[in-house]
Amino acid sequence: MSSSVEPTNLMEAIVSLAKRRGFIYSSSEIYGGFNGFFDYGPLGAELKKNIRDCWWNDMVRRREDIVGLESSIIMHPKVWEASGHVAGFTDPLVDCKVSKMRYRADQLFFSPVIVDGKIVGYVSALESEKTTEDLQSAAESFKRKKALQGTLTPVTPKDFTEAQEAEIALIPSPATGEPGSLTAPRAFNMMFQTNVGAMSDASSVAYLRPETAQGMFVDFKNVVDTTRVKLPFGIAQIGKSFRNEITPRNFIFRSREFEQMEMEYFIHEDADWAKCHEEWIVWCETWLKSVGLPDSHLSRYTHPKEKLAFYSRGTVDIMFKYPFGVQELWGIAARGNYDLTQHATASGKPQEIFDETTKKKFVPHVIEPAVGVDRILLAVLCAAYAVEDVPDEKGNIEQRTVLRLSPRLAPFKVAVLPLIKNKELLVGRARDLYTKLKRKYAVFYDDGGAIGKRYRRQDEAGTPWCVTIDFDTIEKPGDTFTLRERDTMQQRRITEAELFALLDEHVY
RNA sequence: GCGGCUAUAGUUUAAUGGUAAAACCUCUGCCUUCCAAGCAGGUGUCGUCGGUUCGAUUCCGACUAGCCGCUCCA
Repeated sequence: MSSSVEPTNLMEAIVSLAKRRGFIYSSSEIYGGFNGFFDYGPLGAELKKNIRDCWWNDMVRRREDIVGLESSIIMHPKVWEASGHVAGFTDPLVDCKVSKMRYRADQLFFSPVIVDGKIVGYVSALESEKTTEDLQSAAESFKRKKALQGTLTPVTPKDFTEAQEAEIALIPSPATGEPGSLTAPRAFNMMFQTNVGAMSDASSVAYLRPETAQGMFVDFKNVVDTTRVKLPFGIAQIGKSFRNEITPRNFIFRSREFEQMEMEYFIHEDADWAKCHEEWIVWCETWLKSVGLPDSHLSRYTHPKEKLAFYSRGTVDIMFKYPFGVQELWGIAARGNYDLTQHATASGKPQEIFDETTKKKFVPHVIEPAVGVDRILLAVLCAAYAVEDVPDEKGNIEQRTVLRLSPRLAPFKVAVLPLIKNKELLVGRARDLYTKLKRKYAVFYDDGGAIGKRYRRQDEAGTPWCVTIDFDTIEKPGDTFTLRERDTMQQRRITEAELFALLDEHVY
């Protein structure tokens, strides 16, 4: 039924629809746009709000063990020193001037080639399961090529961030195999800086938060002391974060200003963190399916142990199959007690909980599910977008573009349409119904053009239902309307009470 | 940031060294008894800045933005 669309064309079609129907515009468009920033139009704002509301309701309001928080975007600069972002939120990058390839310095390995105890040259290799073997065989062929005699010392892999200045000129580029083309690693901190107060000097530097998580850690004691929470419990937050990405890419997938939904779930230091971690992964997967992402597009990626940050015990990403590839959607990290410990040390304020049974104090450990609102929104749009071949009354095939958004997320839940607009009674009843529905739901009223055109317009906006006030409504007993379903295009008659019941069931 | 390609109406695309065209969308009016009907109208600083030229949307350069790759991640 759905016609197959090429991935890049599919992405272009979605971007085009998003613009045309008022979901997403590029930021500052009249000034030529601004790379990495986007605006959400009337429909996009509704869709995004619905994603936030669904998450907040399911994560906070419908649970007994999680409370909400809204911390400030600009926090004390010491927060980011303690969290490690000032020193560590960087990507050391190395360029090969000849091949124009770019490498992350910590993923590029090298070793001196030592023959009879003397360094005779260098070899390099990219990170893989067999980096050491690659380096070893490179060293052996190096020795062979130079026709050197003597004993080859086994290679000692070091990553490029450890390379001495003198060594950099001697290390061959993995692309060319020749030395002399690699640059020294350049650090690039992804935090946006600003100045607070009237003076703009070093003492006034502050950062736009690169993640919302630190707000939960910094306010941990406040929440514990003021809200009677007991372990295990979580603190959740939705808010904007900012990262000065080198290359924003793939529409809203990677942007410089984005919105996160994060939750820090604090558990006893002796609790079974692995079990808790798995439970949260399952929770997140279930949630994604509940907002309409198909199982077939979801997968898991478990970060290999050796690539984990030193404080992390395990990280699993829930991946989504976007048109441009399988990419990260939701990261669920077991962070141990690293963050609270860091803030306790940096602030001098203990971040501990008292265990009534053991009579001992301890720093709780944490499981962190972190997801981007914009990424969910993009995934939802991609999953919902479909172009169908539909026969018209003469049997000719024409195309119908439809967004199969879940009723929970759809910007408008229902459109109210008088069958024709030059009959006072139809319009009057339609306006009356519209006014009633509007008190509780996002509803759209449309009386322009032929009825079929209005149905299709709503299909593109993702509205799950249309109700049409027709002549049966005003002439026959029962006060019923035509209910037209977006996905099946089927129609049935429905009363006002039944319509409210239908919405109440599907929109929550 | 580096390399390649690109930029014309809200969208998708034409044409042209002499101030631009179509379809769809949108808006107004008429009409319309269930799947993008019809009729009549309305809506456009060729991404920005500079250069060549009598004259640039067209040729050249820079900038900005987009796509693809390197890279990154919520």
